[in-house]
Amino acid sequence: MPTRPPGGNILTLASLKTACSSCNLQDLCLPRGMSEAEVVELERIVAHSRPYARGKTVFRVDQPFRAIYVARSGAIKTYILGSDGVEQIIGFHLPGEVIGLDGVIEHRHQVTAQVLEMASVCEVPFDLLEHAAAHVPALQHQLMRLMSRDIVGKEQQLLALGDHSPERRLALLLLDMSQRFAHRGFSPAEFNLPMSRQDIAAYLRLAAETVSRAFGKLQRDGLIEVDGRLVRIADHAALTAFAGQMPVGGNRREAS
Amino acid sequence: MPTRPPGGNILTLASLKTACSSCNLQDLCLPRGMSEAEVVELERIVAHSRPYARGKTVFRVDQPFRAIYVARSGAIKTYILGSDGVEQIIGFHLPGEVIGLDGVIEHRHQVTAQVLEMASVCEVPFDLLEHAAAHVPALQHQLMRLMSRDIVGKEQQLLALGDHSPERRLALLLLDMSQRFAHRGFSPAEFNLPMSRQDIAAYLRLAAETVSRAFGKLQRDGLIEVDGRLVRIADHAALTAFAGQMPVGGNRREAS
DNA sequence: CGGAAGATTGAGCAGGATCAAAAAATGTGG
DNA sequence: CCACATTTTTTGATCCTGCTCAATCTTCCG
Repeated sequence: MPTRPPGGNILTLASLKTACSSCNLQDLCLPRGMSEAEVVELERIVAHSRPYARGKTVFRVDQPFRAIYVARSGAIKTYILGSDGVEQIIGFHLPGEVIGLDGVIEHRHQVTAQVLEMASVCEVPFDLLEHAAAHVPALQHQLMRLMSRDIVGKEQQLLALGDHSPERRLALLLLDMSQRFAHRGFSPAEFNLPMSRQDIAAYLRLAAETVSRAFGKLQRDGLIEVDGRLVRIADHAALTAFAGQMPVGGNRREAS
Repeated sequence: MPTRPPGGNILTLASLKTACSSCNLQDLCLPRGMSEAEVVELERIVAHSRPYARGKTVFRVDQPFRAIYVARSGAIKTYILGSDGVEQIIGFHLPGEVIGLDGVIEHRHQVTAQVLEMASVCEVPFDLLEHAAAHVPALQHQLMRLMSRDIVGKEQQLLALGDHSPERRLALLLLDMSQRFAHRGFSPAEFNLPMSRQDIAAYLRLAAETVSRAFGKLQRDGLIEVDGRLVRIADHAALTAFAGQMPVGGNRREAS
């Protein structure tokens, strides 16, 4: 876990000016496909915040929408309170992932974004971004790709919730995290989950007890090994098969 | 399966040329905010298909993504098959609503779009649309709004699935349909559902029997009146309250 | 070291799924 | 236009899974 240095702000203003052009998340984030000159132009409208501590909120539901945010490090969750006051988690967000795109339509944030693990974020004012996109085709295109990815992610989540069975839902989440860690250069086989069991429960729409039991079941079956938030995927192929989808590279056809 | 009329296309090319500029769905659809000249430019890239019969598919999951589609009349459902082979409905789409935006990221359709009620659709090749958007700011903006709306819709659906209770889920669906019919100039109090009970079940992730019972419950409580697919919302305020959200105009604050 | 929050484990219950059958709606051909 | 076949919807009975309540154990922080 991140132990905070006692001296207040960790980064100086100078070091905050981490440029997009030197960011290792370029291919996941907005600059993808842009020329170096265009990235420099993008940098001018991106603000880098100092790190947010665990539990801090980046923005809250119903607040006016002015900017989108990209996690640069750490992890963030987005949630809405259900009518019963229970937190319903919409998504977990890792570095390079854009959050807040749902605010465009109503000019208001539709979710609350809260930090799970000490996170630094980039803030991109949306009006400036749109203006820039209007004369940088690569940026316009990437923005649409990111929104499309957001839609697909939520469709997958809807699919996972329909396919009930707590173990299967958990398996899908773990495989999703595994893949996302892999895309960021981390091990897909062993990683630390950034969220608590209760967060997982709120995400999978299950009781926390059920999530705990589901972890137990997957471990007992030799699919994973768990130690607190540390997860090791013991048998990736078996876990994938269990989750109900073919292994990577497999086909998923259906009758015409 | 769809029986094609023996005489070839129903509509002549001339009648197919229903222009965006004379379409009464303008404010919901792509042209919103565009000048008349810009709409004319948009029209050039929009193709109007002849009506699709009930049961026909507009596009299928995994097919290459080339265009987005807008329902002009009728109703369409989008779905994915779950790992157990059960149809999981992602959305119901009324005239003016854009479908297929989830295909941008992978260049492949992520869902199958099937016609519920005889529908005519506009087909908009996405590469041409993107190109047009690059020099028509209003179009670029509207495209982002539509994608954002898509995201918000799915977030609402995720929220509804978390807030279980079959009756509440059904109430939320009925209120959603009511509002969407109202936006299109139809009565928000009385309307014909375009989908079957099984479709509703697949959308709400419930068994068809449970949906049937939920209709019975809402009717017995005097919130709605049902006759087959015809639904009358007898007590809108009470139904809204029951669904767990404040009546229209109410506040939805929470502690800071 | 101690308090509080988080996680696990167990026991009992309830709500929605499933199975089964009847009733109603839809469509088809004579 | 009606009779029949098929599908859809409704209703009833039973079962099972995940929720709830409760207690213990662990981890995290001051």
